[in-house]
Amino acid sequence: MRITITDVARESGVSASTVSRVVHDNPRISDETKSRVRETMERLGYFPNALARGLAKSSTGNLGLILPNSSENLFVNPFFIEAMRGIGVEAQSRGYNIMFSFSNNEDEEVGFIRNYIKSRWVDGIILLTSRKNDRCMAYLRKKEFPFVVVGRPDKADSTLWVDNDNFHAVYDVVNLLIDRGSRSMAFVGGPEDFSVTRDRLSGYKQALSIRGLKEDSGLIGFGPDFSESGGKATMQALLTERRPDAVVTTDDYIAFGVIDALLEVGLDDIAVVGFNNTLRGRYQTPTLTSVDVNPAELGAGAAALLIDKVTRREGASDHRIIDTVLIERDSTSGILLKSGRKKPGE
Amino acid sequence: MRITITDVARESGVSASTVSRVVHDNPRISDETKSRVRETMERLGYFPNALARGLAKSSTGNLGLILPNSSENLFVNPFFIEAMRGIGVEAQSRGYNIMFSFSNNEDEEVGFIRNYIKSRWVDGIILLTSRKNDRCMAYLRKKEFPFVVVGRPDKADSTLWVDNDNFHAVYDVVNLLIDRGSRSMAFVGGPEDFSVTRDRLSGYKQALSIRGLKEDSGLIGFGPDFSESGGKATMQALLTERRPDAVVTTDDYIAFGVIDALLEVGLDDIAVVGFNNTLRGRYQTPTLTSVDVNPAELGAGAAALLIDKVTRREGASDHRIIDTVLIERDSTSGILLKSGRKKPGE
DNA sequence: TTGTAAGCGTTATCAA
DNA sequence: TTGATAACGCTTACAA
Repeated sequence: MRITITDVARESGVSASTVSRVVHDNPRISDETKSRVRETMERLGYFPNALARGLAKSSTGNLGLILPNSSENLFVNPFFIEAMRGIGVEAQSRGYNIMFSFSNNEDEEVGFIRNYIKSRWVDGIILLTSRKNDRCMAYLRKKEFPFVVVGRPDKADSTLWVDNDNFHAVYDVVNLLIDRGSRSMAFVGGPEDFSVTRDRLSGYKQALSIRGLKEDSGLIGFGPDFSESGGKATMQALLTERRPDAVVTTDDYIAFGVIDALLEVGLDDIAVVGFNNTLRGRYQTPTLTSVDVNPAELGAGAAALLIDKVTRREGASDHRIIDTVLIERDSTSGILLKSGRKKPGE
Repeated sequence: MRITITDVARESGVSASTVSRVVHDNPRISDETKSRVRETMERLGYFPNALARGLAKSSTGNLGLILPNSSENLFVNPFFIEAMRGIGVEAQSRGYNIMFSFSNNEDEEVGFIRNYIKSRWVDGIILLTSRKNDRCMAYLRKKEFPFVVVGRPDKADSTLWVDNDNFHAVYDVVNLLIDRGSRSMAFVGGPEDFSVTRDRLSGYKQALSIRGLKEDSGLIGFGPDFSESGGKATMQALLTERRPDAVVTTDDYIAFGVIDALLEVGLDDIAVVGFNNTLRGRYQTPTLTSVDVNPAELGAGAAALLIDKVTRREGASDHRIIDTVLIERDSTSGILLKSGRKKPGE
């Protein structure tokens, strides 16, 4: 038989409400009673039933995690498991559970969200990608249900979000490449309607301008997605008109495609930079210089923000910026070599 | 205001219990009533409260997933995210939710399990690794709580499990290498007390014996873990006594270490085989031949078995074997080249 | 400082 | 075929 609050109450000669108050450490219960009740709880091995509690308080202590449509790329990318870990660890440390679901498309995502909300399983929802005109966000806003998104939303009013400073990350990369001798740098991004693409493009443009280099739209390209093939095609198109000495991309997979395109026309001394510090970038030849976006911190930040919100913490802020780290590897050593400097190690 | 079952009852002129029966499609409710109630539910946007339902039925429709102590290796390994996806998709398709937690050590794992069980959040638990004398399993058995483990448990009595046929997988690998000309094949495994290590070792021995090759304990080594450094050290020790022409390992990371050790002494034509088909193996040089253990299927199988169990399905079996796939790449082309055959592509 | 009692939204048992 | 009614286990006014 399971031990309920009533058992504890009877056994320690108080009412169920008193036991409930002891469990919540209500200050209006005498220390004497508290210790007596606690002793009984201990002895009986009492543990509150989360469902009953949730029903009574209409809040569960669970958060729902929506993983995006599983284009293969995503699961090959350590970003997601790392972000999940960050979310999980933060949630656990604050007594929250995480429920997750994998979806194949936006419809399914909305379906899961709907289900989470209406069945009352969760107190809040974490979205792991920020798209433009995201139907998930639209739905959540309509329902006025607490949620947080990883990636800056296009319409940020009162929306919780966590992101890197993408502008600055690229700004720094571009400056570094200029320091290393680049004079004709290309930018190959993912789809232009992702805020992450636009933010990174701004960093690129701003840095060029500050350093007195002319912006050249012929050196700027956007792929149809974040894939290798997309990156390759975009680079090939770009190469028909220009010969850059460096390429900044917005994703390692795009960078892999870019490198492919470069090698195919015999260009093996162009600096290339990716994003997300993928495992493949670490081991393929040449190893790829990449910006680590710190996915675990992004996840943890998202969970923290959302929990603050659903617990109505005072002074809870509405967003958080996570630092990036530039990891230099061989793919940016080409220019270095030409300018006579030492090739950096890993 | 939330719509409850009572609202629907009042609105359609029946009792709450009738509505409940309609929701569960109870055959003893007239079609006429059913359609009328359904219409009201639709109109009002009724959705059952999962907490209330769980409380009344004492079952939740949730499963708990325990991710093992996060030695870095694990998250670099696509195994886990793929297994999670398999679990998630299977669970979703059967109306179950998954809660997960990340733990740093066995104590924490047991703590999470305890919490899941006692708080009654979940109906069953999925363990993502099978260790010998696992305290999680011991605890779950003691509590008689439904669970399934990915990996064959050492004590299988009435325990649900899903695994590959590790014996056969290695048996096939060894046969292939012998066909390709190997006459002195080493085995480098992880810790010997993992059933996966022992099963794979048996496959190795059996295949050698069938093909008339002598088993040589000097060619067999076990690392302290599943890491690259462990694999390297083990191989180095082995190399002081023997010069194999092929090495079968039980993990890609072990294989990476083995290759390192081989290259350091100038051996670049030894065939090496790994397990888990990691991304790194696909892109490093040389690309690594590896056995894909099909983690998504392992996960899906685990979820299916557990759900069958908690729903008391008739004829539910207690284990499931998932096929492996051998993926040949460059690391097994050395012997091939020597024997004059064509080097296989990716 | 503590107890009583109503309520959270379902399901299940027993009657009708 | 349907309805009352009592659980399920906890929280929270409101009283005392």
